[in-house]
Amino acid sequence: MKDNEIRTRLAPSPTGDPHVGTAYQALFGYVWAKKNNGSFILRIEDTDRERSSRESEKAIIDSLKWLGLEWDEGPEIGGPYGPYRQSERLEIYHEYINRLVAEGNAYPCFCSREHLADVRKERQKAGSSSGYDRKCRDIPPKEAAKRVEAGEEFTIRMKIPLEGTCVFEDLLRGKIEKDWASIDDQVIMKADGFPTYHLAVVVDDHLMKISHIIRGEEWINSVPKHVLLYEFFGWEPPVFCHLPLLRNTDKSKLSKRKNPVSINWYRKTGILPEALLNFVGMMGWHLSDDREKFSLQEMVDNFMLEDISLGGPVFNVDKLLWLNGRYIREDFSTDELLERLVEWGLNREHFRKILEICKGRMSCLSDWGELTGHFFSGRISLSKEELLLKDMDDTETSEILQIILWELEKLDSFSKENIYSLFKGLSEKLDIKLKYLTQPLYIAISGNAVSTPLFDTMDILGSDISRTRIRCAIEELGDLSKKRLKLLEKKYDSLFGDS
RNA sequence: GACCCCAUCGUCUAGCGGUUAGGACACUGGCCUUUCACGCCGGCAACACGGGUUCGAUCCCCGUUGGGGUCGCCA
Repeated sequence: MKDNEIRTRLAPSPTGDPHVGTAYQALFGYVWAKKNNGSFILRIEDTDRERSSRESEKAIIDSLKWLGLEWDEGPEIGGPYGPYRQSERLEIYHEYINRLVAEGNAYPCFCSREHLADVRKERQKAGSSSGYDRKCRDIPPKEAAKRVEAGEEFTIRMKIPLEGTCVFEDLLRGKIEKDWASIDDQVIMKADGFPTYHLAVVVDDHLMKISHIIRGEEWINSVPKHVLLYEFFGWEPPVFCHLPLLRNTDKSKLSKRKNPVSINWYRKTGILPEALLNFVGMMGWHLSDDREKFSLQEMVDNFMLEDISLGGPVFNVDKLLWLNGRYIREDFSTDELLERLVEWGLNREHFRKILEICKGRMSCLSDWGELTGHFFSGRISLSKEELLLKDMDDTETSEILQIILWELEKLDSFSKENIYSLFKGLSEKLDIKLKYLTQPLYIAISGNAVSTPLFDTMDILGSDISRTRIRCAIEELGDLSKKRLKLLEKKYDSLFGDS
């Protein structure tokens, strides 16, 4: 490998559904690497033991493959700088953490979470932008070592300079300055021995010879910490390039509460991977002529990182649909499209699952059409009247649906059984008979009060489509006001606890 | 609240000191057509504001405003 090879990476943390923001960063990283005959690396950042899961990792890998973004090095396929899963690199991190401590650039912190929470609250109230009082920073190393030896629980924090300014360069924005005083002594190793993002990302990006860090804007504020680590280690930092954040219609950071954000949702509603890639590619970037439809290869050929525009683009599903339609109309013969359609949902396995729950409701084969329409459509038409819960008005129904939505979001596996017990629990807590509680759901999910069994249907449709349909139903009933939503959230938290 | 980032039609964007400020989505008028859709032709619609710099500012600088992000033993 050449020393000046362009190497980019995608570093998702496997803590949920594959996100379109991940696809966005993946695309730009991929395209930049390929444009320069470089390498694109996939690294799994699973240092959060609580939330990371192999299922999520699989889902992310699967959706990236579906999109057609191939990586040169990564878990499974390996590469010269592996392993490519951070949970398998613990010894490496410890080596570097020890070095930082030995050289006086990091120190053990014995503060309890409670103490930290209190301090943070106090300082925040006092208008400070940092939240830690550096209580353990000046414990003599010998004493600290003793306490560690004695088995006291500790984390490791890095020593941020007390004064001065950190200046660094962002490829798109130029010089960015930030006072060290506004930055906390960041924890770099947690009590469970796992590194935090900040340490792991710096060590890995260096060891994996990453030349350009292409990631979301939400990381800008932590660059100084990273820059400092590079300095501590005596390493040359890579080029930083922070992409603008994809937005909801209200301009806030794209979130699943307000928008479908799962790549799988787009896949299941029948968006073609080339269209999704193309669409995401025009968020902040464009071909030099007016063409809006372009292939991955065309993007690779013409891409320049510095051409990215910085306004946070709104992810506009309408335009995506238009683009997708162009692909369908312009790029496929009827036979080719049939291929895609079968692959998407007209295959035997899928049909069979549906037939299983329809069989009992069929008196002739042609009932199939009416009975299963909701499995093959994106948006379904709803009638507001039918949507209402027994003895409730639209706002009340809306609130119940919202609670259901929040509960569904917490579900880690969207299976029939889980959905059933979720509703059973809700029915008890809300004191609404299960059959009344589920009734509006039949309308929301299948568009009809007479339909396939709810929990099976949701299971087959999957979490993304199901949740979107419920969200649509809430919309149909008239969105809840901000005030009501807040009140409801409070009530919900007290009723169901947070998390 | 503190800090950081950003700012052209409702939305995605072109523009990089002199333009009737261009294209696309959405909306809309018409044509095509057995309907619808597609397609084609047209319309509506933007430089956030205030100061500089300049012969001249959408463009450069400063401020204001607005929006967003970050302030975790999450990434």
